[in-house]
Amino acid sequence: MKVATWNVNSVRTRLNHVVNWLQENPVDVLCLQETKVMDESFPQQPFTELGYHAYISGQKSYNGVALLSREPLSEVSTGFAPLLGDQAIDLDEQKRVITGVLDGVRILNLYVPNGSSVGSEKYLYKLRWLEALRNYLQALGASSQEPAADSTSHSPLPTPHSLLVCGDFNIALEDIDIHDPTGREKMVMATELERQALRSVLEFGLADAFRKFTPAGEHFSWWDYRAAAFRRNLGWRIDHIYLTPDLYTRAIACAIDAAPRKLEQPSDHAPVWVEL
DNA sequence: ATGGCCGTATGCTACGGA
Repeated sequence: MKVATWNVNSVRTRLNHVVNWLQENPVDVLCLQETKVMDESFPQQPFTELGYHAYISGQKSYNGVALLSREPLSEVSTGFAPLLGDQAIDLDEQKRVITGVLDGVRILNLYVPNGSSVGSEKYLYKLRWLEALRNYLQALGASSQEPAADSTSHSPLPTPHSLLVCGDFNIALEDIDIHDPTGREKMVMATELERQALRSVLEFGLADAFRKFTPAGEHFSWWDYRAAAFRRNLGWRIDHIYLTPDLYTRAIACAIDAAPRKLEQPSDHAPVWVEL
């Protein structure tokens, strides 16, 4: 199974890039972020013609996530509310969460808030959103079936299993995920509070698929449009794919495809894919 | 250099992004 994640920065503006990429990279599931389009205006047909089912959760102008899948997904839901109820109902006004199940693997596609600037209202919103994500994963683990008991292992913890969590996290978890981490304590996407919030989410038993294969730095998934950042490789690795232990063991490859970033009018993010 | 560049809205400027 091959799954990819890509912040496309408007699915309508990037439609040809996404269609062409899918033709060259016929992944089983493509997780999109920042679709920036209401559901009734989502360009379904080009993906249907490619053989993909589209599951979408969008809004006007901002945010928006989608799952494109070759096979139908089961148990599709959007937002935190299906598991958290009223606790996080206001966080669902921004469309940032969609999930579905394929071949026993739950795929959770996230667009984590950017946070604007350190200490701002949006920064606090980001931290609160990550706390809700932690609660969401806890609820997901508690509601999932325990694996069949055998003589060699027994897990009393409500750890979610066969879970793939991917998307634009808007957080560089390690200094090597930033081209220049100097002064990172003051930079949104790199502060200790954001990293702690993400680590707290990962404590449920999620590991970075990319780092299984690539321990070195200088590999990025986002480059600022300004200052010729891509040409100079002044990037950040903020688009991640996290796996529960069973899937982490299964993973045979994970990479960032920088090719679409070189095209005319590109998204500022590159797709990241994993093969299980 | 507290900016640069890009997409959206019913636009001629503001905002959100990261």
